[in-house]
Amino acid sequence: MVEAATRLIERLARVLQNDAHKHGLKPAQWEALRYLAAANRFSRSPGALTAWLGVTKGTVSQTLQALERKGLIEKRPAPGDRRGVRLDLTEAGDRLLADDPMGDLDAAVAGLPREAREALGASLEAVLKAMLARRGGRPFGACRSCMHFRPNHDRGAPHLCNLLNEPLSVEDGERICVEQEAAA
Amino acid sequence: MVEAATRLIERLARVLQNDAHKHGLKPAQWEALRYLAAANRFSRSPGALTAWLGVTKGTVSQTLQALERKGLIEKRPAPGDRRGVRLDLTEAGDRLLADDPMGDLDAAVAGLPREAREALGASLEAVLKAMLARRGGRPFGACRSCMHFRPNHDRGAPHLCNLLNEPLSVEDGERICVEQEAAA
DNA sequence: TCATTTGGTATCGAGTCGATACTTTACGCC
DNA sequence: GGCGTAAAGTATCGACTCGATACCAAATGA
Repeated sequence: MVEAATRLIERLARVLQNDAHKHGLKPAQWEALRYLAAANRFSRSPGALTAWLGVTKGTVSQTLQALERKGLIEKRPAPGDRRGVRLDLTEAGDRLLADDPMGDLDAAVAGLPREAREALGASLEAVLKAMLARRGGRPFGACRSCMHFRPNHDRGAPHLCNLLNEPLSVEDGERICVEQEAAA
Repeated sequence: MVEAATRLIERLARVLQNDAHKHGLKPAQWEALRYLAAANRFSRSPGALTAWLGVTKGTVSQTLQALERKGLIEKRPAPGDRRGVRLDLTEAGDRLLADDPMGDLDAAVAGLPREAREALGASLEAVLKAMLARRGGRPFGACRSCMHFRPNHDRGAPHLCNLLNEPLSVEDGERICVEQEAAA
């Protein structure tokens, strides 16, 4: 037999994918847009997006071309590596995200009582971690919760990334990072 | 700000979709296969699958053609309606389902403590119900929990469907039904 | 009986996705 | 410095999804 929760997750995933056709975008395009809005500057690259989505880089390249054609993102050379590309949302991309179809899910989740919401988060985190471990995917947590994060570093910038040796703003600390490695 | 659980569901959905490329099938094909394995005989039609997946009937028609080409399902005329098609898994389809990539999710869910698992199910059910209500999707519950379900009817068959006036086996009662309408 | 609804299929265009091949740049090691 | 290899992206192919539209045949019903 199959766990009831398993079936529910499966069905919910399908419903979500159906909703993700708003405004003429595809599910994968919405996911890319959301990622770019939430990732820090070291992680707004095709490569990082590839790892986040878990698809091949060829696929990501095409999705990014589609988003660029629609004027929702911009590509520019990455500072410090002439092979790389730095991705940024345009104004239009930012505006479109206000109508993210995922907002409906968020509203539904917000409708749960507080303890249920917290328990849901904890259980989902455990399940996701197990799934990622099984396949060797990166966790992609917030910069702030990373072992390379040095808070209150106080040398011109609030914080510091000890891996890349880069200054971090307070806002940076909240963003998603490809390099994130859970603190001990 | 966005609920933590919302981000987790979003990510989990993506991971699941990535896993669903096993054995050369596509995510949609696995979903169709699973549905056909779990649906009762009144619900194993292209139309019911269309409602379940929430896509257009043209899309479903193509997915079913792909599954038929691969020898995983069979189409036969529906009894009682010469327009309709009755879908059934073949032996090969049944065997393939034993290696359902969704099994990994189920294992992860099964790894949770019992209360967490139950709380997870309850919360997800509430969220899913809210999402379906917003868009007018069918609930698709188990036959047994339907307002048309008449248990222990004892006229040659264990139970009865009062809507279609059809006898139901014990096993039928556990299966998914398109017509399901939650009991009062 | 005849219009309408219902169950499915056919076809088109845009996009996803894995696979493979390719280009350019970076990097490690003598 | 030079060379081989790794890494970041792009290009292209084929199978498939998906919405949209058009279509056909059987059921329904006024």
